[in-house]
Parts: sequence; C-alpha cells; structure tokens
Amino acid sequence: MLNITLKDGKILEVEHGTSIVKIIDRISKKLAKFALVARFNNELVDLNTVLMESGTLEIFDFDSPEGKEAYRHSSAHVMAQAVQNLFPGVKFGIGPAIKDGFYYDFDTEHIFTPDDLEKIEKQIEDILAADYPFVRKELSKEDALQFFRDRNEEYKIELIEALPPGSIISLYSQGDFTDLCKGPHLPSTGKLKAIKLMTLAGAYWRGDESNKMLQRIYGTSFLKKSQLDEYLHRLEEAKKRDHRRLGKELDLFTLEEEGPGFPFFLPKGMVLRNALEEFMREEYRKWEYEEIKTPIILNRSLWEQSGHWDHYKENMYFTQIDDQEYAIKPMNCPGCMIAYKHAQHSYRELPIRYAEMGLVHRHEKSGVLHGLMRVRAFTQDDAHIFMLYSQITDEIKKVIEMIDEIYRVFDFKYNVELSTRPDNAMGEVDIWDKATEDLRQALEELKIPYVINEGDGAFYGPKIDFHLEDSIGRTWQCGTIQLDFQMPEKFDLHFIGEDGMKHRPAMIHRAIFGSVERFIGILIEHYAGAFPVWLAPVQAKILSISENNLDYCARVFQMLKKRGIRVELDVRNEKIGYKIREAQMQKIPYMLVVGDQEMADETVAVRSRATGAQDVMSVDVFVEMIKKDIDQKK
RNA sequence: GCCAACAUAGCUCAGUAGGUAGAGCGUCGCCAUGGUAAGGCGGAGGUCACCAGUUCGAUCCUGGUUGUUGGCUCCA
Repeated sequence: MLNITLKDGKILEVEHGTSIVKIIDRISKKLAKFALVARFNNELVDLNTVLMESGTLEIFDFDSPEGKEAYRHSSAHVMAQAVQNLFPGVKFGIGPAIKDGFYYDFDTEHIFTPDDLEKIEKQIEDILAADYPFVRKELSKEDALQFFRDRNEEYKIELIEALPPGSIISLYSQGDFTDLCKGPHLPSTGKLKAIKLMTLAGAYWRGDESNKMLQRIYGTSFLKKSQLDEYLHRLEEAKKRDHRRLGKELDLFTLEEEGPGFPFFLPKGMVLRNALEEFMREEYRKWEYEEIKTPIILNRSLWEQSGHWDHYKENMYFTQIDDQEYAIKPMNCPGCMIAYKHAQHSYRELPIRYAEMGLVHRHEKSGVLHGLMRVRAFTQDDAHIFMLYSQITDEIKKVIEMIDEIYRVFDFKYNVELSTRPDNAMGEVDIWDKATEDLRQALEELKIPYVINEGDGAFYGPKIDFHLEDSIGRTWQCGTIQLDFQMPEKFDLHFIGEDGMKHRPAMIHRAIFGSVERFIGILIEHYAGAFPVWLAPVQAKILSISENNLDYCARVFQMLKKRGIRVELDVRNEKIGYKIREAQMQKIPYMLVVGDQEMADETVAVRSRATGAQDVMSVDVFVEMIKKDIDQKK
C-alpha cells in the first residue's frame, strides 16, 4: 500500500499501481470533473500516471496556472494533429502554451491563409469529439531519434540531439499524431472544449533570424465557450484603448508615410507632453538634478571613443558636414560625458546628477515600429549620475525610489527586470559582475521583486528595467537604471579626491519615462484617453445654450484662461446635447453649460465627464475645484 | 530585416464577373434659438497609396515599391 498526502494534509491509503484518476475519484466527484493535471512529489504529471511510491499529490484545474498551461499545451497538440490531417507532410517545430493561449510552428510548402484556420478549427472539433486519449511513451534517446528520422521530422531531431546522452525521451500520442513532448497533458482530447485559432505569423526556428522561417499559428482555448467569448470581448474592448486609435480620435499625434517611426505631435498632444515634461522638471529639482542639453549631431570621433561606433553602428544615422563625418545621437551619454569634462570636479561635488530631455534617433528595423511605443526618434528623460564608488548603492536606491514615486502618480503597476551581460558587451567580465551585483544588491535591500533577464543588458553595462503594460497586456520597457564603468574609462573622467589626486567616478544612466513618446503611448492606453485633469489637453469646455449667452460665455472663458485653466469655448449654433456628446467623446473632464439661468446668476452648470452629474456653482468656486484637481494630480 | 495580411473622401468603411465610385460621421451653407450623449435640408470633397505590365479599357488582374497591421520573447 502507498500513502498519498493530499493538499489539505489528509493521507489516503491506496494500492500500489493506482492511477491518479482513480485517486481523484475517491477524493471528490467535482474534482474528478475539473481535474486536468497533477503534481506528484514536486513533478507535474498526467492524471493517467500510475503511482508506484508514496508521496504528496496536488490536483490542478483550469483556474490554476499549471492546469491552464496543460490545457493550452494539449490544445496545441490537437491543433498540430488537425494540421497533420489536413496538410500531410507538414513538419513540426515547437508548440508551447503561452500567456493567453498557445501556438505551434509548422514548416510546409503550403502557405496558410485565414480560410485554412477555419478548416483547421473544424478538424479540431472532430478531434475533440473523438476523445482520443493522450498516451505517454518513454524511449531512449536513440530510439526517439530513429522514430523521428523515420518521419523526417528534422526539427524534432534537432531538439532531441541537443539533449544529454542517456536521456529518457517522452513522446505523447493522441490518435495517429505523435509528438516529442515533456508533458504533462490532459487525459484525453475530449476534455478540451472551446478552442479558437487567432492569427498567423512567421517565426524563425528557435527565434534565430539565421534559421528558416516557419509558419506559426496562434490560438487560445478555454474551458467554456462563454469564457472564450468573454476573452474575445475583452480584446475588442482593449482595442478601443489602443493609443494609435485614440491618438487619432483625440488629435494628439500622427504618423505619416513621409516619416515612418517619426511621430508628429499635434497641439493637443503637445500640451500633454509639456505637462509631463514640466512634471519631470519639478522632480528634477526635488531629487537634486541639474538639467543640461547636448547637441543632436556630433563628430564621428566621439562615437568611436564611446564605443558606439563598434557596438551600435547599425542603429545609427550619419551625416556629412563639410568633409567630416558626423552621427546623429542614438544616446545622450557621450554628450553628457563631454559636459562633465568641461570642468574639473572635486569629490565634494559628488554625486553630480545631470538630467537631459534628449532627442535621440535610432534606426529600428521597419517591421518593429509600433505607434508611439517603438519609434525611430524619441526623447529620453535621461540623466547621468557621477559619483564615488562608495555612493553607488545609495544612488541606485534613490533612483529606484524616485521611479516608484513617479509611477505611483499615474497608478501604474510595473515589473522589474535585471538584465545581465550581452554577447556584444564592452569591457571585462569581472567589472560586469561587480556592476550587476551592485544593482542586485540595491533591489534586494529595497525588497523589490524582480526577474533576471540573461544577456539583455546594454553593451556598456547591466541594467534594471521597469516594464509597463499596454492595453492588451504587452509590456514595454520604460524606466531603466544602468550602471556603467565603461564610459568614465573611455572618456577618462575624473574628480579630485581628498588626497588631491585624480580618481575615476562611477556612473549611472537612468531614465524614468524612458521615452516620453512611449510613456505617452502607455498613458493613453492606461487612461483610455480620459486623462486626469492635470494632463488633459483641454481641462474644461464652455458650452453655450443659445446665442443670447455669447457675451457671458466669452467672459467666463476669459476668466478661466486668466486663471491658467486650459479651456475651450463652444458657441456654435448647435443643441446642447450635441455639444455635450462631442465634448464627452473628446473626454474633456469638465463641461461648463451656460444658458440664461447661469447668465442671470453669474454661475456655470458644471457637468463631470466621469459621472455626468451636474452641479451649478460660481466661476470662482469652479476654479478652486479644478485647481485642487490639478494640484493633487487627479 | 523576415513571414503573412491589408491600403477606396479628413475619419470609419461599403463597392465593381475589368467600363474612371458610394454611405455614415466630419466639413461648408441655409433653416431651426435649442437645457445635459447626434434637429432638418442642401453643397463641396476621390489620379481608389505609388510605379510598371496585361487589356480597346485597370480602383479591380500580374509584378515591383512604399506604408500599415499581427508576429518573429515564451523552447519538447
């Protein structure tokens, strides 16, 4: 007999060789219905697994990450089977579960079309109806290789060859489809219900652009049709918040064919942008930064000195002035190095914090451009901090606190990543290790949760990145803190120490918005275009009821303007409902309705964007109210 | 950059078995003076992204170019 310990601590006694399914049947009928996979002695396993030893058992349903992953992973296998049935001879890449679904990569002469997706979905239905069991089989590495060689599955062969010799290789079959797979899977295809194929895409084999491009089909699956519908509905809703759409609707910015990746900011977008920059400048004062501005075009020799010429050339634009070659800056650091060197510095001055709203240009590949999120020209709210080595941890912590404080103003949730040494890195490995350790230590001391992103650092140093989410859950790097021991070396920076000798300062690059453009993109999606009053391009709009009220409206307009409120006046010959609808769609925080009544009482009828509630008050009271919103950044 | 799809009025989109195009919104004009999410009527507005080719004739078919969208990160 075996002793099986359950999640609640209960111990079941079962016979040697009992399957997990049987055990679940004994635990509860309901559980039996919803169970998808299990964890036995810390290993995820199929429910069909037969237990040969005592241990702890945990059961997962669709609501658990483990269950959901297995569900989607099994969905991917079913999709692959459907593709195999419809397109014989197709070769298989990989097919994992991902955040909101799954994908599978295929290699076939046939080019999939959206019509094919429908056909594949029909085929999937049949496979679900047939309720094929998922059967696990374990082979030696040699036998597994033979199996896939017989089927000419070159990608599977490559995957198996990468495994250590002597490995036990598991295969999963359902019906006439067999795939190399670690598992676990659901008991049978009939457990799957609502599967939908979403999109087609190209994807390089193993994510390496020197490899062949395979055809990827993305799909998702849910326990019930209603959950799937809800998910699709959420996606539709999210699309309405897309910053590219709102940017157009609210006249914030535009992207034109004449400048792919070079956004135009329109008057309203510019107001928003200026409000953000003004806010950042207040923060500069508060956190003791000094602001500088360095040139956009600088001589090639500078970029050779900084290492950009060797490490970043493909991303840079160049130009000629007289007979000299110049580069358009892709980063602000080299200019800032020169600014630092302009004078001799004492240890007493450190840390020196130079901030710069720096416009940089980068040649991004055409296929990666995306609205304001990924552009070819953007403004970094950059800063470089020069300091003693003994000040490093404190300075990093200060920057982390500053970022956290600023993101809080917008009510952002963010993820933190620590990115380590990339392949094209400049400098010694042990210096990198030291820098990485400094960053890690600061995160640990502040108890900030983070994940490590191997090999994703900048070429001159490791970094802490702050990622924000867009409306459909894609994350974008915004804030960044990068520790750099290379630039001070390359530019021979120094300060005069207590001993009267020259010493090398340490340096941090940091940005908080990251890119003002990207940050605006995120903000638009975050607020769905309904900006808080302090950011709203138009904070209040005066709507006249009839021609009788024109003079009074103009007076109110002037009063508000004088008090610094961003106000617009709508005195067109339209009905009030029409004007309100328009102002509402422009997401203007306050509408001030003015008719005969208000004119007589010297008031305005304030309608709130959020609630639609009306409140009649004097202009002074309204100004006081809206000023309070602005001050509190509401 | 690579794979696929898409590109028609300022915006959102319809359309043509190949015979140079339509709606709604917006804009402009006139009428209505209207009290909290669209009042009525009328007008203007298009080299159907660009360049070639096929054809008597191309917005439509073919090829190329440009741009846009989704993906190329999730590792059996």
